[in-house]
Amino acid sequence: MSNQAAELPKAYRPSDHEERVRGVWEVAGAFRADPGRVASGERRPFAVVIPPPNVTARLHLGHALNNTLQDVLVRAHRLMGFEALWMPGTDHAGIATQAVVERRLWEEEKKRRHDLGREAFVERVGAWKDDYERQITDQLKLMGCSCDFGRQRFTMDGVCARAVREAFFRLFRDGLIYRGKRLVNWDPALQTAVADDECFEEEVESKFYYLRYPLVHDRPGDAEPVTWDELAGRGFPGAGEHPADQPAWVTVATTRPETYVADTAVAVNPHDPRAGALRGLSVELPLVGRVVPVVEDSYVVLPEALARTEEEKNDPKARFATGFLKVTPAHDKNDWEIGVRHRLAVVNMMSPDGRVSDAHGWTDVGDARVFVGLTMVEAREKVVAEFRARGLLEKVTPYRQTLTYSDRSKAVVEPYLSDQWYVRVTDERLAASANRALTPEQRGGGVGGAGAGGDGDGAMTFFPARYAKTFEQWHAGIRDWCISRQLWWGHRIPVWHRRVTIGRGESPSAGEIGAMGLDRVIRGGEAGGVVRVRDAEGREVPAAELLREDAANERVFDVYVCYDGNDPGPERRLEQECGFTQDPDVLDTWFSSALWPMSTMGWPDPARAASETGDPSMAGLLEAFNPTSVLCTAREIITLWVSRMTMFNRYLLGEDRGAGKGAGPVPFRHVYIHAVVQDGEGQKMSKSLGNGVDPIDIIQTHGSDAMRFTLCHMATQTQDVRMPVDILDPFSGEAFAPKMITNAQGARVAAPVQEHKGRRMVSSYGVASGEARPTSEMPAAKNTSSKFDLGRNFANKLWNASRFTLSILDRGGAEVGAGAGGSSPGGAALADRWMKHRLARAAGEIEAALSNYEFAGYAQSLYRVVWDDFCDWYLEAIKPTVGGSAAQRATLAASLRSLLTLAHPVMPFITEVVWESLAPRLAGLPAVDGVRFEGGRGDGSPLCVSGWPRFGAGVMGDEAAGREFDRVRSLVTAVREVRAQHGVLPKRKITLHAPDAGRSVWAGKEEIGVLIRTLGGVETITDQGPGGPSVLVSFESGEWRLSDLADAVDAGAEEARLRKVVADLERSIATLRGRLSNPGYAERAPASMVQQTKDQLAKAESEVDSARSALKALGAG
RNA sequence: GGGCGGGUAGCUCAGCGGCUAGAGCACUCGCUUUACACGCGAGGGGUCCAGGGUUCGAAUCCCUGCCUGCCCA
Repeated sequence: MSNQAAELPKAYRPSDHEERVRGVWEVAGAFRADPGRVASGERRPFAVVIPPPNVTARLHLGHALNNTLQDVLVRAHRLMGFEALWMPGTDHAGIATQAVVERRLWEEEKKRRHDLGREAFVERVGAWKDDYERQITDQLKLMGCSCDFGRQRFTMDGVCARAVREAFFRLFRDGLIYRGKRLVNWDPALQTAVADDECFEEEVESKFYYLRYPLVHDRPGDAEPVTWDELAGRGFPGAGEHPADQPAWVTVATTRPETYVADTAVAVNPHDPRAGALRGLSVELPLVGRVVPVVEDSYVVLPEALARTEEEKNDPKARFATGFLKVTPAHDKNDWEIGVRHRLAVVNMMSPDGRVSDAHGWTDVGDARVFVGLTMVEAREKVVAEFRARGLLEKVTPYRQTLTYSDRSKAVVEPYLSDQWYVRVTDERLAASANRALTPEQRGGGVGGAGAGGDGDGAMTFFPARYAKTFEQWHAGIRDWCISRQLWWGHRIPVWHRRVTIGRGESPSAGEIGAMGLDRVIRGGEAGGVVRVRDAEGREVPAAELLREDAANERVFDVYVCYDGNDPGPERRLEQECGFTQDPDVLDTWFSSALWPMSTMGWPDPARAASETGDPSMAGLLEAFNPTSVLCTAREIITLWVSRMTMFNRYLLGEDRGAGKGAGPVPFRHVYIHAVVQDGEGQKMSKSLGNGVDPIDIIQTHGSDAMRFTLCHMATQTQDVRMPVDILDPFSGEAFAPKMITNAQGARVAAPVQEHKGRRMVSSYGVASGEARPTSEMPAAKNTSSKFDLGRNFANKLWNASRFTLSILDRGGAEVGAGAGGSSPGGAALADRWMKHRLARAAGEIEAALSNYEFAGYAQSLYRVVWDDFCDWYLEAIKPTVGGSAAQRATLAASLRSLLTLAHPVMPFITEVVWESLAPRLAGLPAVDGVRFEGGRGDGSPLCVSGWPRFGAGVMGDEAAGREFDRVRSLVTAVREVRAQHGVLPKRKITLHAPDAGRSVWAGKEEIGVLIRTLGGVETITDQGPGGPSVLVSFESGEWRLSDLADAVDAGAEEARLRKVVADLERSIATLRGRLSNPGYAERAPASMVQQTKDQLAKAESEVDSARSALKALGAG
């Protein structure tokens, strides 16, 4: 391999190197984490589990950000000598993936999943998963992610599946998983319950229907109508206006009249003046004939006319309200709550496919049979018609209503009563345990957790800290977690069920229960199984009830059996011999994700996982790396995932490690919440808006390092990342800002057809919305963002600085004595001391930024030290001397190595490439005082494991070098200012006149003089006054002047320049004087502050004097 | 409805008690200065959302209002 710097091309071309560098890392096994080195105490662990991307689709820019930040942390810690584990993997994403595959199946084959059958369909989804898992892994590799790819897991693979079985079993055994009837969001199209986060809301034009319900006395066997006369007698306001002998009614307002058949009450606000008169009365539902009570509940909105406060009056519903609310507990969340409060009956009137049905918990159908079989929409019309026909429809008014839709099917979601499995997360050992995990400083309510410093209570910290509040409040108001999903793709719920009737000779008898093998389980003799029993009313009863032989009555039970899954035998027997069936549902995806920091490391049985995967090191993973170091994720994930991982880790590992259930280790010590990537309009990037940028496109055009650096640079603590999206012209390859329009939904999007340089193309929005079809003349254009130029330019800068450095190292040169190479105190050249000082400072800033998860701060510090310090000043400063000084070349090399290392976490490819050339050249150079690299894996290592720069106290504390070099920089800047203002060409040889003996001695010192001449483009520095025309250099006090700027000084330019200098100085003098003349300032401000102000004023006054006299000398002052 | 952010240069953002308020991009001027035009040097550009308060001193802390985004109900 030739490392001749001359052969490196002028510009950094990422595609020339990235693939090869990935190979270098792989061959070196650089990302392989060894739990043995942790167990032996050789290295400290640093572990991160990837938030597993969904196998639904390829990675987007949000993933790119998320994974870049993780990689920065992992690579930095690996460089620092930690045993770094980054656990990769993917998530099966139940509903999302199933929906994608179902849609494709329909589009391509016009088949539904039922046409294939469960097994064949799951196979299809599995094939999809294989495809996307591979693509995602490839993408991660292209991004340079240093995951331990050999350990890749999938939430449904064998290792993870065992964890799911074990977790479910333990929670079921401990009574923390139960079956409950609850209202769920029901998607009638997919016929499944969907989670809140799988829904979206939309406002639609709707109507309020006003239905009259006849008031009755609920007499056993008969309902006696209430007349208006009687109502008037009870003090019902306005009752007297109705015919006295006619039946009275109340009017309910509803947007869903079709559900009236499932009403089980009418509610009135207790503050409503009519409430008292209705107390004890009922209403009779027309057609159905059901008599339901009038109840009082303050949830009911008072009509506008009765509102007591402004707030009540302003309730948008007040305008539509009648004060009477039909209560349908089975079909409305709020009604469900009212039903719970008043112990109301629950009637379900809908079948799973969204039709009116009397087969799902509705027995008193009566004349309402006319509605059965209709869809909900048809039923609404029919109900309205029937009420109208009976004179019971008072009116209909238009109303804008918010409806909830299913994300996947776009169907209107129905609140639906259904049997579901729940995790009792409200248990103290789960939700409360999660909150106890918070570090005491981040806990609200003055509840200081003890035990900080350990792995359990108080061991978890959020960055930024404010998110701890989100976490804590979530658990304070948490509700039990519905974990069953009516899907085929996922972990099948490991519960076997059979309804048994016991007694009166029915089968099975208690003896037969014994024959099933369940008696031992029930009696606790078989540890691997648990039986739960519910009676006909759904109440849980002791399982031993099944074994009672002497039952006098026939008893019906639902029997649920769960095994730990270690032996499939008993389950098979239940199915094949005992008539049990496995629950058809699957678990919520988050159930398996919640186990991720455990399951990926082999829990519950690492040794078994090790033998099954053929990877012996798996046996030690869990012990070495859980708790992990940090979880990097986005805001909304706090409630969905962080919470659940915390609860499960603490509960399950708590049991294993003897700390107690719920008192176990936290899954991660730190939780870092990062920003969300938005488009230039502050909208979420989404497929349908066509405003997404594909990370792989950016890697192709700008390189992986450039993308990573840019994302890192944007990752600030408070702001979401706003990224204006440009369009990549497929003809010219140039990026341009698209013409934007507002679409029908009110989103700002790129116009479907774009024009650039006279050619037309289709934007991503055009393609996504179908509003424009790409053709060969008018092709589709990809999205990009000019933001990424920042990273590309920076990578190129680092590349060229490296090229230049390498060429200097190759040229070498004869020693040219002390001279500029080393004439300062301590023997080292000023520029070298300064550069090391800056490096030490930058390394300190970077370490601090990373330990606080301030990624933008890291990127900025890096950018400054590379570009400003190293390139603009150091490299320029040493040009004349470095050829003659091996010591300076050594410092140069050590500086570049430091920069490569500091940059490596965010720009792994380019730094590794340069390192290949730099490393062999280090051997022949002298040691550099105060700079060493620690934590590396020795000579010949790739950069990614070559150690981290550490600077000695002498370098860190070398403030003198900082001050002196800064003085040179000030003078040089002043000289350059004059040159620019006077249009002096770079090659023009100019002369700097130092003002007096003292300063000329400074500027005349060999080393300083070289710097000033080199950096300022000065030919000669002299303490002689100018013989010919000259101009003032504004530097400290005294007459620094420049001559030989031109054949004649441009008096006009000089006057303009000086006037500006004077004006600027006068402004600052006014500010400083004002501050000093404030009497409170001198008295109360710190003395050093006051002195600093005085010094600044003196300096400014001195400089303004020089400038004024120069103006006067020009004849203009 | 509850909670959490943000409003600083044309754009994207730093700064979060004291430098004459900064960076990158964009803009202006000059430059084939042999590492880099994905560059070098110089420059223009800001009543730091509005109003009140605390302070010797506020972009920065507190209060109120306006606008805007997100999370949870």
